[in-house]
Amino acid sequence: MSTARDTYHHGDLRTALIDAALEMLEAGEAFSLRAVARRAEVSQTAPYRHFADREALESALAVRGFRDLRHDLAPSGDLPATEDELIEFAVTYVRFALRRPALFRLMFGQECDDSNDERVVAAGALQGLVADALTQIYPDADHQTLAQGVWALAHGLAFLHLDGKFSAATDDEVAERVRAAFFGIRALGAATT
Amino acid sequence: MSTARDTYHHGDLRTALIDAALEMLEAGEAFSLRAVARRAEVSQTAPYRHFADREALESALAVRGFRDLRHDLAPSGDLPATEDELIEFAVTYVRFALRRPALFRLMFGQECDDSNDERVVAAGALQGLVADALTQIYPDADHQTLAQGVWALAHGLAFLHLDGKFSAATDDEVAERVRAAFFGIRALGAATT
DNA sequence: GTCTTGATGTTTACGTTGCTCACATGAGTG
DNA sequence: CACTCATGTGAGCAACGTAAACATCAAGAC
Repeated sequence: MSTARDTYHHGDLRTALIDAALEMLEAGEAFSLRAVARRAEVSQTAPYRHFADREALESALAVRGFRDLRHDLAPSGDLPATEDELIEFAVTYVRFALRRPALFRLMFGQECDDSNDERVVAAGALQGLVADALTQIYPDADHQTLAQGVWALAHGLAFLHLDGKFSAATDDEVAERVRAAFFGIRALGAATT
Repeated sequence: MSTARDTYHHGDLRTALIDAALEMLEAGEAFSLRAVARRAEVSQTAPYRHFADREALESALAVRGFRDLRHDLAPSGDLPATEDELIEFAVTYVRFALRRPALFRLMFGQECDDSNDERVVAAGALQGLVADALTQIYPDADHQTLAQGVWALAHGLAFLHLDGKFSAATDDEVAERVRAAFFGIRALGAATT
């Protein structure tokens, strides 16, 4: 495939830049606007026609990340219907973080510009997904609160795994740890009731 | 207080640099090695006598952060003894993140160099603290797993609050949300038993 | 068809950054 | 006193984010 271009204008530089940045990110390279431009074979200032600044590009990447994560979590739009499936939901969440660490960090590990509508919407969609799932599973519970708790637990597990605070392990071991954390906290309730 | 210096040598530049960097961080300014040096009123290359590179300074800041957090959590070394106190533990954790967001992000939001012993030790001490607390409260449970779960929940709540995923609110509202998340997940267990 | 215009890409340039290397200083040790 | 080594300085390099002025070209107006 030739990414070279024979016309003065690129055609779809915006997505080309996002793709390039994403590739670099996933390859573990530190990504810079200039490097992204180089990879897309345009001048170093061309990106500024499509992104106000570095942060705008990062937001675009984050939006992609939120969509990808959402797709991972609910491939065909169907939500978890049982508690077990909910836990697998969380496992998928953590796996996403470990499979695409740089992207995950970019999505969450930075101060985000709340002014970016697309980004806020994409992030909100995620939370909505969890809330919807919980509505299905626990129709009586306070979904909002529960959704936050479940999301937070998954999120924390993801980050702590990412940071290597838990001894990094195989995919299966990670999944097991997520399940154990869930059941552990749940068991607290069972024990004290 | 005069930060100026009348001798060629500084005296304790290392801590002066850490202090300067921390001040800038907490003030919300983007911090650079050069700016830190400027603030400490030394040449821009002086920091390299004390820190191999930028990451080394950041690790030193992180270590400070871990210690401060630990001090917040267990001021006089005493651990939470009841479940309620454990939850206040988590509240304190989240509050720390919100009170010192830049530092918290630096501690967790970046790829860390595991080679930095001091940093690894300081982070490990935190996990140990949680594990010890749980040993006291739930002598029969699997502390390791539970500690991970509790820490992850607190950590996730902290980060999601930081990222504004939950509508930012007053200190008290934050505390209430943390409690609610805890009880919510715990109630899951009570309900299904 | 030609003209104009606005979106998109290029060139050049400025200030900042992380970092290296050669050199200066001076406190502590023999 | 002289030495030395940890610590501070200065100049300099390559890369970065970003701005301003200019080039190209597709699309609509005449």
